[in-house]
Amino acid sequence: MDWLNLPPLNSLRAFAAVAGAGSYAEAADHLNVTQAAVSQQVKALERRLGVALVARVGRGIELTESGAHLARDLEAGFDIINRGVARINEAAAARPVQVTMSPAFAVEWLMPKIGEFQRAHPEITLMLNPTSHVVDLRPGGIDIAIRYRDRRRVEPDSEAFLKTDMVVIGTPDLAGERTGADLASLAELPWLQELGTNEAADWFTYHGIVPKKPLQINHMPGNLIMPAVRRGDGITYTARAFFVDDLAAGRVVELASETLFGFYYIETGPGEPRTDVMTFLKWLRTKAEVVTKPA
Amino acid sequence: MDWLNLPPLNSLRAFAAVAGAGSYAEAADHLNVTQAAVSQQVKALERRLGVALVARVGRGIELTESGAHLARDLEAGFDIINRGVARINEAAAARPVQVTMSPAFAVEWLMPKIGEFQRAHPEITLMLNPTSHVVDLRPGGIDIAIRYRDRRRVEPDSEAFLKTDMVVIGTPDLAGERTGADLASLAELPWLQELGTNEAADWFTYHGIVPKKPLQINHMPGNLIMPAVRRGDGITYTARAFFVDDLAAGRVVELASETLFGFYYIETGPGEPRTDVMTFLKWLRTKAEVVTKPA
DNA sequence: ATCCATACGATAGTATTTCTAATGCTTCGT
DNA sequence: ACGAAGCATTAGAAATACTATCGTATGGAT
Repeated sequence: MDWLNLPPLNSLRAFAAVAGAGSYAEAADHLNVTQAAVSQQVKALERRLGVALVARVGRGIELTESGAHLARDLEAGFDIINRGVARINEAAAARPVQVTMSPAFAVEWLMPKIGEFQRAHPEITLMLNPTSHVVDLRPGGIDIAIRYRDRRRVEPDSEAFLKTDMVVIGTPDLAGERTGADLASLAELPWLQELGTNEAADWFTYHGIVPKKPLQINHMPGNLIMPAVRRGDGITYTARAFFVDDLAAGRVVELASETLFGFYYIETGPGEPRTDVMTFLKWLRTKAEVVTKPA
Repeated sequence: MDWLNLPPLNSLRAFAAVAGAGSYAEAADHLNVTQAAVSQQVKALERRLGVALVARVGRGIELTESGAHLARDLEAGFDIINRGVARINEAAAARPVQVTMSPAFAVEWLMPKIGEFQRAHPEITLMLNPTSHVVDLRPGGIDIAIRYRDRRRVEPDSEAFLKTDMVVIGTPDLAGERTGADLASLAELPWLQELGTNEAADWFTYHGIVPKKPLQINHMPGNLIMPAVRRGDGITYTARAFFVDDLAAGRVVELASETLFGFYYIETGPGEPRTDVMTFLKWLRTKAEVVTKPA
């Protein structure tokens, strides 16, 4: 615990690089800096130690005796440190790519497409974390979050990769002939809504409708809602993107629609993402789409 | 040689300190920085590695598994580096204090006083390098140079520790009754002068005297001049400080004098001098004096 | 011998990194 | 519930490192 008063570590590294390379110019190359920078670092180290480490000999350089000794120790030390860091990196590289998103998005949009990615990159393990919680993106934890925002709250510099109408849908059985513009009448139908959220009420409020009777809302875990809607258990408010096929086949009907109201975009943790994460991101972006009512 | 792409070394050190101390606050103490600085460094490292190293546990922290492993390696690595640096430092500390100065100054001024310093600091080895060459002050080489400047060339911010008249002196035998103002007549006496210099001629030039006959100059190594002057072999141009006693005793007489013309000052190499060097400098400054003609 | 290519040295200005100060948040003990 | 202890976050200041440029010394080629 007395290595706390070491000379500036960068100058030690610079000197070690010089010792290894045999010349300032080459060392500078390896360190991705200019020769002048290395020269200064070594000078600073010599000053700090009060000992000459490098001597000019003709056109090149040579280590002094002290310099040679120090270089040996530095090389050994940095090598050990490097091994430690390398181990961490290997472990990190093998770690699965962890993605969080809402349950609905996972089941209705991502899962149907994910097979393609896994076929293309069998070496990458994906771990999906479908939850409506907003999870922190920390190092060693979740790598990517796919977040929803409606267009009222879109942040100017965030690039959405899925823009979609938001719709209220239900089976034709349940909806009857309500497909028209009478939004208020939707308050009479049973709603399905994710536990702990309040989408239905918000939706009415947004449209300036005050239901005459209390809404009839069935709360359930997010992953159960979509099947329940298809079964005709109720109606819900969701992204058109999740029901394109069902709508086309007439299995569900659209009771209301807000054009390009929903934005899904990608958030990554701080810093440069790992290679695997980048690969997944790239793939994800190729799947970007805009979903709105067919002509 | 692949430890060149290590993460920022300072953040590695910060993390290692945290691992060793068990808390950010204490680590910060040891590193002589604020807790915030350490926190930032560790965060940066986690970001860089893409791995969580430290976890908050209640009010304190705990290392993750990765963190613990890395900490072990870092400690080992830094320890080796530290040992290397420590060896250099020990060697440097034991190195003698090396001082360069002119031969005349060494023999006439410093040597008579040096015993006192060595009695006071027997643990410090002094190495004097009396030469009229201007030696470079590099780390690992000369620590201190005592340089002469005449008052025409004194640098404004350099602090002289010895200011002295410059005089032309010789034995009474040799000089006869020439003590007066007739400087031109000094050209008839034999001069003693350091090899490779041109003091005598310069002196006449400075005083605007053009000798009628060529000067009679005897070149010799610097250390031999003063004894030769005392022996009556010739006259020379030198600092009054070197002959205060001889003048007082009448063993030599002053043939000409320039009041406070000579300045000796100290020059040290770049950077903070070593402890031993500082000790010597301090002592040297206590010997500072101004030497001029007694009233 | 002179010129040229190579490599290090010095320095001023700029860019980057690191640190501090101030403040906020969470947890735990009383 | 309150206050103390300890980590997190931020903007701005300070310190450090780097680049660009020029200068100097050396050794080989014409």
